[in-house]
Amino acid sequence: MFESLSSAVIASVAEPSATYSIEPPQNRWVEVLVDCPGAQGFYTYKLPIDLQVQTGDILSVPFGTQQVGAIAIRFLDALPLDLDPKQIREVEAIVSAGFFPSSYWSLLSRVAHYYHTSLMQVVKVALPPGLLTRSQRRIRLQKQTIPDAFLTASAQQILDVLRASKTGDYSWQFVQRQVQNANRGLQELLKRQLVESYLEPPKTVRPKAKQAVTLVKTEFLPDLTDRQREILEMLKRQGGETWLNELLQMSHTSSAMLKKLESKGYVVIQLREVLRAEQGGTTQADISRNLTPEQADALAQIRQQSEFTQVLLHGVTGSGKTEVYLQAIAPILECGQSALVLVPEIGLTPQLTDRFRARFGDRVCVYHSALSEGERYDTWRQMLSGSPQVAIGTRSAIFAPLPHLGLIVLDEEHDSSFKQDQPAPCYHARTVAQWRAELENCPLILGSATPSLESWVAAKDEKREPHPSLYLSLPKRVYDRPMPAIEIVDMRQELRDRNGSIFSRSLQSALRQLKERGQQGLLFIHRRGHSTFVSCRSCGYVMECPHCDVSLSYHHTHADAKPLLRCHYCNHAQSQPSHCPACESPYFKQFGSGTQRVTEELTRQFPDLSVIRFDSDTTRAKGAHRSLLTNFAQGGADLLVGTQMLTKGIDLPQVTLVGIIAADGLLNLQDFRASERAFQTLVQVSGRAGRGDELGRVILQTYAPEHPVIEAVKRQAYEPFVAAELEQREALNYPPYGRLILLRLSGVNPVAVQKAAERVGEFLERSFKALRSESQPDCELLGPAPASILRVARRYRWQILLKVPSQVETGLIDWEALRSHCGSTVSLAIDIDPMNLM
DNA sequence: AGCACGCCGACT
DNA sequence: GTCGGCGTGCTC
Repeated sequence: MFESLSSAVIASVAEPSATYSIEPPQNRWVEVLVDCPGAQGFYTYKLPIDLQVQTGDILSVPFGTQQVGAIAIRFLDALPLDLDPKQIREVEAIVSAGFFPSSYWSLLSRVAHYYHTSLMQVVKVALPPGLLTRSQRRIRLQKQTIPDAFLTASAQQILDVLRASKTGDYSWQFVQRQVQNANRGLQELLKRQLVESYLEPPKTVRPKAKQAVTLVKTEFLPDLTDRQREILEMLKRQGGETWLNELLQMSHTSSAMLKKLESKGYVVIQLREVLRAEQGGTTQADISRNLTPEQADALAQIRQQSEFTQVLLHGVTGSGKTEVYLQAIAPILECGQSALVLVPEIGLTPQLTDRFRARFGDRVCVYHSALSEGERYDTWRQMLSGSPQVAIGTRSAIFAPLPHLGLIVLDEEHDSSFKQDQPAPCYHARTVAQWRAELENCPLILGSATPSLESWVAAKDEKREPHPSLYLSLPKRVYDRPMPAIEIVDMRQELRDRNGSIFSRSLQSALRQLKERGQQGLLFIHRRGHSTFVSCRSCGYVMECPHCDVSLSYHHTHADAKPLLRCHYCNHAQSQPSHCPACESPYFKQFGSGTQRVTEELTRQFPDLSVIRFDSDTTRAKGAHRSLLTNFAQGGADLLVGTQMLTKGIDLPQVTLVGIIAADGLLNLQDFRASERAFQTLVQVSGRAGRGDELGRVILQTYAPEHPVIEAVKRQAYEPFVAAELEQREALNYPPYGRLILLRLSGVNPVAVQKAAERVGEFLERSFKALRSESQPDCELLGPAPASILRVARRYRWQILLKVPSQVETGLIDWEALRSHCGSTVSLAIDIDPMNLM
């Protein structure tokens, strides 16, 4: 049974520090976890005498025909009886030693168990990429000039492919994609010795080393030439030490010259490890700011916590949550511990990282998936070092290997990007953070202006077991700044009054005033997928993605670039035809109000206003977020026009006006969390206004002003909104009262996927019946149903939603048996506590 | 993931 | 009869 298997795994790895420190001199075998899908459980390997392996080390082992990554779990004194000694192979090499802090295994096992994935998959999201590597089969041309004898078509094609490259060397995987029936052709070529096939050993990420030159003799004796003396003086001015390549460049000399100086005993040249860490912009040092009474009170309560407590810091936009984090972290560092800060998307929050760097200097490291492999590797090692530091990162940074954690902060905890929904494990960083804080026995701060209902309920539950929770509120902005006034504009009325523009009269006049008063504004547009489709005005034909059941979105980055149609689901791109493919009509244009259309409309109606577009098109390049924001902050434009990105972490005091073009797209999504999300987004965007000395103003345009979400946003009334929302959730057994599990099935064959979904559905009905007879509370099955977008990237998708009362032990369901109902052509993703039901 | 093995349909 | 498709199962 699955349950017993997974608990065995947990039991075997849950004793971390004990096994970690034990030297294994007499243990001659090691059990490892192998990085190979479908290879569950442990595999036993012989340890070479000269290899000092410790548990937790990352290894390279032979597995089948290849070399794969593996992790040493435990040592054995004797071989299990059921293993034939002849089968046992030797560990090839240690790839990396000591990469896991001691408390780690229990955390990873808990994640694997809760999210129903293998431990190896969890290890892979936790570790920096590139450490678990496998060998690669490659083929290359033999150098001989025998003319080709008769060859089959596939063999000939392989030769052609290889000869087309300079090196005559390709990965076998690549060749297989290029040539039909490649296997047969390869056999033929190997037999005739026209090509050879070899395994390339795994290449792993290593510390980067660089030559450094160090001055070791400060007294310059007469045995030096003038030129040599000059170079030494230069080195001295650099503080007696610099990189070899920099010194060469500075002094226009050769490495032979430096070798000479080394032989004379003046300098030492040695390899030194360099950190490929991302460097922040130059920032001025920052000191603690004065706190409002509310901030001071919250800080005092946080500082009292020395053990695991879940703290909800509910502070309105502009109430100074970041300052509370900073001052909560400072004493943690002072006593030699580290802190972990999670943010939704690091690219969007350069301001936050800058502020941390300004306060804590180089004790801050940033970890997220946009870093290169090398940067992630180095940052990981730096975190492992154990020196007190602050790690700031996105979702996966919850696995940052900080050994002495004193505090975890999740900023904007309501944000859905903390939930991973693509590859397993579909974990929520907030949930993992709770476990981690519990294991490290340190406080966890969840910060938000619009807390998720989950965190709200947890914080308000004073009897929460087994650990206390704490609710802290910052109801006012800093410096007594008022909350912005929110004006709701009924766009139906605008139309009745003959205003056909996308800007209401109110917004128009506000935009006009902007320039006069020398202030800045934000325009928020909710745009996702279909709102910028391209269609024919004669016959109504809509351009759709050839691989997915969605319309293509229109993208136009620069005025001189060719417009592009792109699929937001599979990233397929194509150029826009000039005529309708269905009826040849030339009236074939884009529809909807994307950022771009709004920008165009702005320049038409307000030629004086300068605009910066801030969306996925204009921020694609590395560092584009930062440069666009900096430009705007320095007054480079009057208006920033953008999508969701505007809601996150933008703190610009000059912004007085926030315009929300159409809130309606947010309100009408088919998801039980639609209202919660719409409320959060609208409150967050509104909160960008009036963060400086000038009063802020928000103009919210909608076609449904009477919608409860709009009403709640207008009154900035979080609590009544949440109370009403919770009532509905409770009645329907939705989170935070009941748990959800989403099963997503997909495959290339639509019939196979549907059949599999039906089989899984029937299996679950039977399982639920069995649970009921064990007097467990009732579970509910919704579906199977086709996903709202049936086809994505040529795969058909069906889904099944399970509503499970929180007391039900989901381990009682046989998930492995469930998986077996899918067959080999249909893949199944188990999403525990899904955030995205589409 | 690869790579065997083994079982069926379309050909010399 | 064999060649060549790809479903199934194993790798310490």
